[in-house]
Amino acid sequence: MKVKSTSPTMKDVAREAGVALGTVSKVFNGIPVGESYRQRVEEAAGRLGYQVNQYARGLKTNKTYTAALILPVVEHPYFAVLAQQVCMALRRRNYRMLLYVTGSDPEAEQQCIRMMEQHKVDGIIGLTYNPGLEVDEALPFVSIDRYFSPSVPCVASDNFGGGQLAAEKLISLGCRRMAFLRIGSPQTGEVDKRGSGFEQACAARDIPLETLRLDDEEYTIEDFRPFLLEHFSGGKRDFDGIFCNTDSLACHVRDMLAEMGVRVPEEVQIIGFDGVPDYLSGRLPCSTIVQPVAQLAETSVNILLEKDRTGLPSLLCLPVSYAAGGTTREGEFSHGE
Amino acid sequence: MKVKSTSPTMKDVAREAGVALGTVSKVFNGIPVGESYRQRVEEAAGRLGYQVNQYARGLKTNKTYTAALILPVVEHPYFAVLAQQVCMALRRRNYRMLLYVTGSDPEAEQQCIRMMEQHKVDGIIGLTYNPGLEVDEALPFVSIDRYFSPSVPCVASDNFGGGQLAAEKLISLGCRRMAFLRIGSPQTGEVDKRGSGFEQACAARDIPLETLRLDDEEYTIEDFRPFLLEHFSGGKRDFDGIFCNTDSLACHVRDMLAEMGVRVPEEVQIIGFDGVPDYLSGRLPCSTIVQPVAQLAETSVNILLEKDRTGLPSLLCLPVSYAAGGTTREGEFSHGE
DNA sequence: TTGTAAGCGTTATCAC
DNA sequence: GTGATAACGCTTACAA
Repeated sequence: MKVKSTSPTMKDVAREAGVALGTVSKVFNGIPVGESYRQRVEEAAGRLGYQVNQYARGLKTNKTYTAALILPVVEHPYFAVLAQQVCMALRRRNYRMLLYVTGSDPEAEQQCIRMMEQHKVDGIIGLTYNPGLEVDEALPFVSIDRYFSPSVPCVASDNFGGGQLAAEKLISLGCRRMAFLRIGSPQTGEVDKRGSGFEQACAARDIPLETLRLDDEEYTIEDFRPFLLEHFSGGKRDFDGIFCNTDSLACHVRDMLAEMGVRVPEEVQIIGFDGVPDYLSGRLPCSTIVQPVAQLAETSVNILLEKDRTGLPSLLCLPVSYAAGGTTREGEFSHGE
Repeated sequence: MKVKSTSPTMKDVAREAGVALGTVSKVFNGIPVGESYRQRVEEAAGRLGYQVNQYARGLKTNKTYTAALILPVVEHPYFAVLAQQVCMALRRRNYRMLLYVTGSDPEAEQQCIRMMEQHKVDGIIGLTYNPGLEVDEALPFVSIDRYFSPSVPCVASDNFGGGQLAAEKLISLGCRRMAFLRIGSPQTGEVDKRGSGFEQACAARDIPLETLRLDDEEYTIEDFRPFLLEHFSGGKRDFDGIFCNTDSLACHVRDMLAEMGVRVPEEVQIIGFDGVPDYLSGRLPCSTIVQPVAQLAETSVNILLEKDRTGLPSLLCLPVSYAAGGTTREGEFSHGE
């Protein structure tokens, strides 16, 4: 005779309460049932320490109340806060979050998706780089920062607007000779619009602009050094305003310039993109266009969980804002020129 | 007549392949089966795009290949890298990770556990603060940084040793008047041993030591300011070595001292604890005792997934190391005194 | 209203 | 080696 070491089931509760199995189920699903029955069931359940087996329930209902979040990495502050916000947004809707970290590996991304399909998650929020990602049409998917096709909703920051905003800011801070620096995935995504917006705004104001775009598969941040040397060595100051496509790049550029004896923000002002404050100090790493991460998360979750999946937007851009963080000359313009 | 919009099942594959249901199951479980059968099954599965329903499988096998990670927050760099490392360690073992962020709320923590139990995760790794946390004895649980009882394994950094190491470092760097600053949960946990280790080492070397411990429920980092003012105002330099229980605190102390005109590391050297480099710059925020986060994660996962749960350690401490990060005077000792 | 029974997609135990 | 068949814990018609 085996001792039943497994947790109590509805059957146990039914026996303990002296009612039918179906009645127990009804109690736990809020389906009306005689008050005396309800009492007995609840008491029995309490006595046994019964908890619904969501796993079994899911098998029947085809709902697991679980969503997956696929991220290239979670150590990066932007992704860390994104993960946390998504987690919280999901929990508000009574969902659990399965987190996957792919290292931007297209193979891993696809594998992930397969696993999620097998685990019957109710939906996937993905920040992925695999251009040919295959995902079951029936499984709700929302993409962050990468547009796939009209049928898969993409939510992103207003990257284009952010680029424009950066240009306007730099211009209003007195910059007249611009550079745009970009490093990132060779895969072109929503985030590339940052550069487009910046270019557009510079062109509109007749501001000269030089641009350098590097793929992070071939190059590292160090590879910007020759460019900077070319334009800043020997007292040269070819640019007085630089827009970088991420805060990370902005910080490194600032440091490289400092090494070369260029003073930031006195001689050159720099704006980055992301706007996630350093968690330890609470300070922004640099002047920046800040992404509305919480809204990004909330919106993604809303779209993911939307029941009516017919009229979903194919691209939804959320407004960004500007924040000074030490690499621009706020309030000192008058000293400047 | 309803169209079957749901994904294909084993039954479908069996029909398509013209074999029995059991045979299909065997193929997908690597149980020997006639070669011709295997072929037909695999072809049929491919044709139908069949994928195992892990959810149904779990119901039967009582294994979900899912583990939960419970964290107070994931925005903090230390937790972010911990989450990522756990995620990766889990994946190496073919497990998925359910992430929960509790905001250190004891209520939320307990709720989490309940949900995880209902979702039939195979185990939980928890970094929690609720002292009376209840978790099903049958569900593997490993605690990080908090000791519960001999029956629940706790993995942590060697906090005591780290405290000692900090003291030794500061002493060897010339410090002779120490302070220990600590802010954190009123709940005492493994991390409090950092202070004990530091105290022990100072006492052993007859180094005078002053201590200030603040609960983060009542106080903020700002509340260290009066203490610092008392000891550093008006040219006073009561301490020349400060150990802080986190890097975050160390950074803030450094900044507050700077505001007061105290030069770090020239006049005062500071060591923190955690050692997670800033992701954007790759630099350590300060000189620090670095926790072996990857090993912490790997070890936790190993213990969690250990089949033989009889001889598990009740506390497992992993070695820490020291790393200079700008708030100490490495290699300049000779100039110092 | 309450109880009964047929699945949900698997796995596992048997006879064949 | 293969193929019915009975679970796993739950939901949900449907019958009582």
